[in-house]
Amino acid sequence: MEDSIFQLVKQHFPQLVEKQLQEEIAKIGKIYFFKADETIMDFGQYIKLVPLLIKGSIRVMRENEEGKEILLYFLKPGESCSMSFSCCLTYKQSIIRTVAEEDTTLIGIPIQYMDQWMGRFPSWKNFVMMSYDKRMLELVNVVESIAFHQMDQRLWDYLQKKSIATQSLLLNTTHQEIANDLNASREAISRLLKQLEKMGKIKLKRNQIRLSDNE
DNA sequence: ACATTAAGTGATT
DNA sequence: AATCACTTAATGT
Repeated sequence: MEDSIFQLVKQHFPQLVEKQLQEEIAKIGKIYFFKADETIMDFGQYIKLVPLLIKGSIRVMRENEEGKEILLYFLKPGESCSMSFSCCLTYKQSIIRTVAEEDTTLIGIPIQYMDQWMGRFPSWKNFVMMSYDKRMLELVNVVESIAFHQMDQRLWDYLQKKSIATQSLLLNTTHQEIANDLNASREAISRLLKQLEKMGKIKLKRNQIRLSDNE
């Protein structure tokens, strides 16, 4: 078990170079499996683990006062959750919900190790900083997208992101789900999807959207 | 065959 | 672009 975690870390997180760090992750970390659509972390929960994603993908979302959710971004293998870093520094409750997009595997590290590892392992510190940086950029893009882009662009972005996150050109989803993620109405999504289909960018079936392989 | 759920349409604001 | 009020199509029992 320890051995396999050790291998997984080397494989998916090659930037964590210190041998000792790899060993500690293998010793301390535990592997967790989540089924598709399983909630990993919900609003208000206290974060006790930092996840290192090995397989699958995770959707990170935010809920507003009326209970409407909006998708912020996807997490993919080789990534971690920046929100968990900040939450564990301050011991705050989670302000986001994370749900497994598909069957997902991750290594969970108890948060009490974050601090000491930051000091002891430069590559860990770097990893955390890089994660922050990446997510910050991502979120700026999300804000821009919501503030300035029209729905058709947001929808196209969404399809691309989802395709990348799931490593597949075939998306199993409904128009309603997409509408929820983008905080739009189902009818609007249906209409825009059909435009995209007319342009030859996608192919629609019930519960399925197939992206064309060309750009 | 029937019921349920996803998707399409047109009108209204 | 949202909402409503349908209609039509696909699928499960």
